[in-house]
Amino acid sequence: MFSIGQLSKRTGVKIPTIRYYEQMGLIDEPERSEGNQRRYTKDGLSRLSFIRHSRDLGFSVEDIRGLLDLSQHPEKPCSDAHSIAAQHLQDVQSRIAKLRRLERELKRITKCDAGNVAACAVIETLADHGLCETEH
Amino acid sequence: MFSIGQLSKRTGVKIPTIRYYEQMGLIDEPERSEGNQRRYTKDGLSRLSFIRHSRDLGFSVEDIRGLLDLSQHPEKPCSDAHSIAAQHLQDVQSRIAKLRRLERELKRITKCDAGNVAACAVIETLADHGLCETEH
DNA sequence: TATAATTCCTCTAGCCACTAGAGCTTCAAG
DNA sequence: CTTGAAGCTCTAGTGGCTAGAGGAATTATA
Repeated sequence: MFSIGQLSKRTGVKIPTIRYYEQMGLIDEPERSEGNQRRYTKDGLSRLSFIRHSRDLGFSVEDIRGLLDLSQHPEKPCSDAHSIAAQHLQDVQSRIAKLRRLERELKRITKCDAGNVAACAVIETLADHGLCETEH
Repeated sequence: MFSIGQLSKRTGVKIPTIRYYEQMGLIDEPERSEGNQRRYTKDGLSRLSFIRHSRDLGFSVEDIRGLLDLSQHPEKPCSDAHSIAAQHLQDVQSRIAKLRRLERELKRITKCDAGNVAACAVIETLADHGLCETEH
């Protein structure tokens, strides 16, 4: 049996976040001590680790809900899990693409070495979209 | 003089967002019509365009506050604007780096073509961080 | 000019995934 | 038995909007 603090240390999930996940229904309400403190089992630990790892990989809480549900039903088709992950991969890739466009534009405008704001490319570019090289 | 709707169309900023910016102090409170509706000038238009463009480039509202302030003081050193933009560029780059790590991991795990969840690499990997190739 | 359609107003609440803090209770070590 | 750490619940705040209610003003059409 682990206290919430021990669970937190073992999984790297902060205590208020654990309680938040419980509220959101991602983890079951654990048993309580006589004094009403949460007491977790190994099952609770591995479920929370799963969640932690999924969050690290950027899955949303809703996605995780689905993935957890799948993990409880080993006979279901793998394609369900696959499509959640593939969709997420697409999201990540489109975010990367967008950020790379930003990066290019920011690199360009930060090259400016004017003396004061009056001639500064940063300010000028922001004031006038027409000065941009690419769309964003 | 523009109504808020006209301003919205010309800048591409949604109406509630314009009112939100006003509340946040990014744009001045405009004059009002007799019937209490907002009436904007060309100055209001260009200030909002500046904000829109800065948001498109991913600057935070706080950054924009600083950039707007600089743009009103053309005699200030360009380096102030430069450092806001350079810091933002760094943020963007580190976000890209992080997303690329995610992308690699997600690509790897979505390659799985098992039949059911019991053998699915997606679920397996989420349950056990040890199966990951890289840190994240 | 009357009416209908559209736009605008303020205010409150919701989104995501937490995080912080107040004020209190319980637990574990010495 | 005391003390200090750790736990409890509850509320509110973060960023950057977005949605909706309920009403007033403006504009377009008949």
